[in-house]
Amino acid sequence: MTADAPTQITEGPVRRARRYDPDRRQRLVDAALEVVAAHGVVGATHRAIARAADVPLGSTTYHFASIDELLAAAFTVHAEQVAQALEERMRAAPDAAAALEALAEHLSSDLLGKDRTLVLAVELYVAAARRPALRTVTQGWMERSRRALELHFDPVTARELDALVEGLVLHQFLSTDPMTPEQVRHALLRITR
Amino acid sequence: MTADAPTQITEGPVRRARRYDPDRRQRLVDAALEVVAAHGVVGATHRAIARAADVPLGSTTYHFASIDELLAAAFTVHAEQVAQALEERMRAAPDAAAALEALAEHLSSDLLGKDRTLVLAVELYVAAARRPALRTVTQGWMERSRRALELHFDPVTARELDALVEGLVLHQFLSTDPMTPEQVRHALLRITR
Amino acid sequence: MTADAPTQITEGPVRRARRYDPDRRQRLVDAALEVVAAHGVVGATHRAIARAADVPLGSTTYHFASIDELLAAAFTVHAEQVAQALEERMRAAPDAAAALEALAEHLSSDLLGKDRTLVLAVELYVAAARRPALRTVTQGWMERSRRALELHFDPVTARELDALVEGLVLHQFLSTDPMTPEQVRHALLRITR
Amino acid sequence: MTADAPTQITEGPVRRARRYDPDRRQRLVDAALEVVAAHGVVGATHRAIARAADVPLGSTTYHFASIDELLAAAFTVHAEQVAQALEERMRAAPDAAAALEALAEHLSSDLLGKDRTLVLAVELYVAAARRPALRTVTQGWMERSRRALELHFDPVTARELDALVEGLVLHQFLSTDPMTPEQVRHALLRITR
DNA sequence: AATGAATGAGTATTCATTCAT
DNA sequence: TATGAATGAATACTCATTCAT
Repeated sequence: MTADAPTQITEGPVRRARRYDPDRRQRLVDAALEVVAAHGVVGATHRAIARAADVPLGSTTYHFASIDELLAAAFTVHAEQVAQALEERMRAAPDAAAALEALAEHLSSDLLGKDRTLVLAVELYVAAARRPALRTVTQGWMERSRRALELHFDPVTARELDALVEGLVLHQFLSTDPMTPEQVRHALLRITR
Repeated sequence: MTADAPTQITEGPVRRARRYDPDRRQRLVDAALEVVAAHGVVGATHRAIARAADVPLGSTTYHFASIDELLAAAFTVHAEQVAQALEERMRAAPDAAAALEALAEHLSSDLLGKDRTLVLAVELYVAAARRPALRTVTQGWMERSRRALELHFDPVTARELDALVEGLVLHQFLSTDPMTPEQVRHALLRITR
Repeated sequence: MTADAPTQITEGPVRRARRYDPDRRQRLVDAALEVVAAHGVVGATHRAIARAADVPLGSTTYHFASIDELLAAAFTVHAEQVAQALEERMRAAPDAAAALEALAEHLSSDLLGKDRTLVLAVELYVAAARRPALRTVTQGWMERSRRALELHFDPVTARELDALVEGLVLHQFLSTDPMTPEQVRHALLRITR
Repeated sequence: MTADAPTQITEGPVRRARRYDPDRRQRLVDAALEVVAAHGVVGATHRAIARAADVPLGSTTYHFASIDELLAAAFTVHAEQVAQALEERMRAAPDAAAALEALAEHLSSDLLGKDRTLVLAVELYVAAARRPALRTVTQGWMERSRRALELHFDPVTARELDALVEGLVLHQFLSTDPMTPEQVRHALLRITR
């Protein structure tokens, strides 16, 4: 038995042993996303995130100077995953028509289809409204999405598609009667033709 | 009179005399909208609203059972004003082409043009995400907007326009490089033709 | 149409017409007891009582100078009803043996049997602990009960019976496994023999 | 250093330096009991307890998730002390007669004799009426007392004694004319013989 | 380097009582 | 006489952040 796994001799509060824990930072980021998805940015407190990451409270402020910094890190990870998914779809599309289909698929599968992703997107939109640290994230995401769309569409169209995508996300989120994938596809087609 | 019952000789903290104050309730609603526009829903606390309305703290909870009820009342007022503006524009339009122009004008002038309105719309979107009391408001608004658009467009188009409008609002809000009225008009035209 | 029954012409908050209402005071007292029985003394607020009595809020402070005064009036009514029930049972008993049976019956039927009465008794005990206005009530009740018991028992026994009765009430209230009427009777018998 | 970063030259409000303070939790429990004894459960607010323990307000909610949890912890400590005192007396008694005397002594010395203990007992009875978190404490206490009495008495008698004890405590508390130890002893004797 | 305790500012909400009408 | 609005003090609780260990 090594010192890393101390035995619990006397009773008392359980003392989690985690002396060597290299990717704790990453674990905090993941946990933050989970908490935001479940309880919104307002529910993303140090305590809640620490609990979700199974990490001591002090650890959150040790690795991130402020809660905004932690949220920015978390949303950056999320935005990059989504942006990358879109980029891959765009790169794989042989022409504009295929790209349009790929975008519809991206929306339906990556954004709207998964509650988690949908919620995270909207939470990010909202939070960015008031937190400068998050504006950087939304702007980077927007920029990257636009670049990906410009692989197949002219800048004006790319921008309009991007706005429509955001609108559809919001719509899906707020509506009691969400659009079907086919309706989503139809809306996108209209913009491009 | 003994020392035990001190007389109030010098004036103390300012004592606002305002026992009779009809339409204080309305003033609270207005103040709530101002506070939300300025500091977001997260900044819309009882204290901030009471200060903005120049009423004592207890007055806010006297007139509204909870902060959500107050916010719902405030957003309802706002949503009704915007919805009514759209309805009037739609009713005044002689045909679909004119309606489209009127919608573009609505977006540019009523929604995107005024910072306050833009901010309030986005704050409402966001807040509704987590507060059931506000979902009613967004749904009512969405419904009413769609009905107005259906005066000139078929339901599918009306819905797509509505989603695009929401996307454009969000886009405008988050973007560093907002669309011009002409660009907005162009996007709307594409959906309908 | 007389002025006493105003018609509701314009819409607005419902305006209950109750200009002539002689026993409103009594209604408040009854309502206070109901509220205490249902929500405890801590739940007996002006608002709650006014609502239960279907009387305007201001009416509670108009008829009673303070909430303690209202509670005292209410508990007095209650205590007098219970004390009178005991007196009647004692007066009807021909001898000590019958009195004992009557006391057991009083306990089981009047005090322990009805949730409402049991709760009110305990709430009164508790509230009297800290509110001088209510001490008068408990002391009067205790005194009167003792006098009634002394119709058949010597003062020492009367007092012991009274204490046991209080203990049994409390016991019944706190216990998960309350005594049966037979067990109650057995306990009382022991004191007297 | 510029005027923008003002130095703190004069001392301001007293700044208690007590960052390291083990057994603060215990101190809070003790303080809670003192406050309850002095001002009742209704007076046992976070503020009052924090003041009594000489700790900042936030400390109370750091150590106890709710006021009920704090009260439960405090009453548990108290109940265990009293129950243990009774157990010791019962274990030390050679026979039932001696046990009876020991119980009388317990009542007169431990329960009724000390104002603090008497008040705490009654406050607990009362508070348990409405707070589930405290029911556990009263039930545990009741159970333990009964077990102790059953060392010398049959279950029926033990229960009756227990009820009488509670009644005597309440009686003592509410009465203007409390029983003497001799009277208490007399009442207990009657139950057992 | 890591952490649990500490804390002060703030939050929504309650409520007895006052008072203009 | 009666009342609904008004209000200030208080309550339980939250939480980002600091800091002694």
